[in-house]
Amino acid sequence: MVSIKDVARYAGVGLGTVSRVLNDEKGVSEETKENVLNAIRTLGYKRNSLAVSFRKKENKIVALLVPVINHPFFSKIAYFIEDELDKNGYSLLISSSQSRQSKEYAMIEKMKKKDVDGIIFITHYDYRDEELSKYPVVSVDRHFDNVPFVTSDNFDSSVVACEWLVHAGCRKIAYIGGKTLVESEVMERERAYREVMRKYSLPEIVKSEVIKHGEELPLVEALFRENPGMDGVFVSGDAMTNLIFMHCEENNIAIPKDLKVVSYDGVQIKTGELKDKIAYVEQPVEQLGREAVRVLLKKIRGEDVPLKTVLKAKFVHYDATSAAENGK
Amino acid sequence: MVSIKDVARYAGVGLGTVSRVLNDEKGVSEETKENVLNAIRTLGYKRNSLAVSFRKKENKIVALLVPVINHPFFSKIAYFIEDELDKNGYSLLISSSQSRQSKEYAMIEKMKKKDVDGIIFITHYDYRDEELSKYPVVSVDRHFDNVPFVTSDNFDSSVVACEWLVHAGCRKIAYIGGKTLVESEVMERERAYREVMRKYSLPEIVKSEVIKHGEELPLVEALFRENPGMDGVFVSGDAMTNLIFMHCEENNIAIPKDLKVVSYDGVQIKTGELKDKIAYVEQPVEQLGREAVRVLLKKIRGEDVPLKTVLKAKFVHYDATSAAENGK
DNA sequence: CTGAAAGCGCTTACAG
DNA sequence: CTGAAAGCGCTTACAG
Repeated sequence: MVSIKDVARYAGVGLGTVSRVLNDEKGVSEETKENVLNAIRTLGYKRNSLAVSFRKKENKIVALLVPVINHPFFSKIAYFIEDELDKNGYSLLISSSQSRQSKEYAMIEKMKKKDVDGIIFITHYDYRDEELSKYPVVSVDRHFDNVPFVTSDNFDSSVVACEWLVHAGCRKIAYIGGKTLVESEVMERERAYREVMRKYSLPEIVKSEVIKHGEELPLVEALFRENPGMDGVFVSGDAMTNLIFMHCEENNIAIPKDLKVVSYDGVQIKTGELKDKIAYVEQPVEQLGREAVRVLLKKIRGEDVPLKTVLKAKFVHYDATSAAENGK
Repeated sequence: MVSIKDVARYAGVGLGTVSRVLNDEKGVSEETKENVLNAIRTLGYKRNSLAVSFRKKENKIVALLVPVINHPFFSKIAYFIEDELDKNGYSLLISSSQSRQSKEYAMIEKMKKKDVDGIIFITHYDYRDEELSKYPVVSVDRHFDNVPFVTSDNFDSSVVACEWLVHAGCRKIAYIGGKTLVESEVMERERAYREVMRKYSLPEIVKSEVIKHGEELPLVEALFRENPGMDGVFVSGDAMTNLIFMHCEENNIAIPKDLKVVSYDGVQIKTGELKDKIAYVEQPVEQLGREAVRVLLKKIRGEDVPLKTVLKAKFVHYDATSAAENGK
């Protein structure tokens, strides 16, 4: 393999000069630069990035920590995160931590050792680590340990969604969603739900537990079993929404006639066949992903970043008035 | 940061000895080993993997190249690939190449430069590269350039699926699926379809074009527009199947009464609400992923690997007899 | 079984 | 603007 040494010899310059050209540093005369570039070309020199990483203590790799990559929201945001990183010369390492909790901790160790330059968390990370915020980490939709995070306006959007259910004529509205172990922006959805129910003096029916992705079914079944006559439901997450669709099909519950559904996510829903029959809060997934990357890269460069970045979500719904009529 | 040097000094041994202990090489007396281990512990030494990668020219990173990660089949197989790699001490880099074709080529360059130790392809890779098979690469469901690949038995399973449609009473059966640019095992599905149609003297209706993921809709619409009276369809890929469901809903085509659907993939279908109304070939996704990793790691270690690894797919269907009755 | 030394391919002060 | 040299933290023959 041809190294920087060979290039220097061929061009008749010092090692440092070649390095400077390679790194596009200023302070190299146009002439020698051309000379070096020419040597690089004729010799077919390829920079050894392993050596560069070693010296610079940076890998140009960012890790994404999700519970499971095999999930519509996570894989979609992963797509945009990777794209944004790629544009900035970084690669994306993905780790699904649900299979083994220790993977989160292991990844943090890797970051501290500079094996990865930074981490984007979309997990229920639960290790207390006061100094974590000093490292290049950013979190999506959850906040912990003073780590900067980006999120959609969970509370406000949820209020809109729940009010819509009320105006559509629902009187027995439930909330269902997975619970996170740490303070999470996702919990704002439940808080908004409760607030709206209280405002309209409607009963608060909450089905919310700490569960793993892929294990939502029992919760959904319990919801229906325990709440006959339920006419509206605010669902946190598409995975659960799809299970609700299944349940309704099997039990001849007509959507939206018997039950009105509002889903928070709208990632998978869009291509589903019930698209005109449910309403949903659509997360700005692409923006969330790209913004998370931007914040992280800033932190990697040592720049200041805001603790909280909030992006607007969009409420998508069918005609509430006719829905109310149908519902009666 | 405490280095191997500090450990050596503290333990009163040479650098090489510490290195040998770290790498668990034999030829170190139990006594000095304990001594070194103790020094490592008290000094809190952490191995600098960037330095190790640099010296050994291996990164313990494998790249996965998919068209888009945001797709049920790809993200599911990615999950298992990551899990299997993790078990073997490797991390997973994911790159969605559909956003920019050059990303595939760039990743191959990275592999050749040892930035990643190997690549798993699940793409329509189309760069001719005769010597690619000399590198640690493996492909899933596509074969090219003598690169080893793992796949499910596309042809046999598709024959079973198509015959089932015939026995269920369908007489105007179509095939629809994306076309790949290179020889792909996926194309075997179409070949099997054609063979079965010929066997039963049924018309061959094929809707197959080179399209991007996410752009399947026009193809689906054309299929229905051009083939009124179609009573059966063999679909390659769940993304398209879901679009067919949508179309049927919107146009009041009852599944399976008016149209019988068999989908090849069965990844997303399982949780859908039509689960008892369509049949599908279920790919052994987990095994495909894990096997791809095993083959790749063997190649990385320089061992011989088979060019082709075939795994059995499963045909899942409802009662074809009653289906035939309903269909008439 | 173990130590001293060379070297991997870069970057980075330091002089000039 | 540019070169010579030191050094990053390891691994790997080479001696012994």
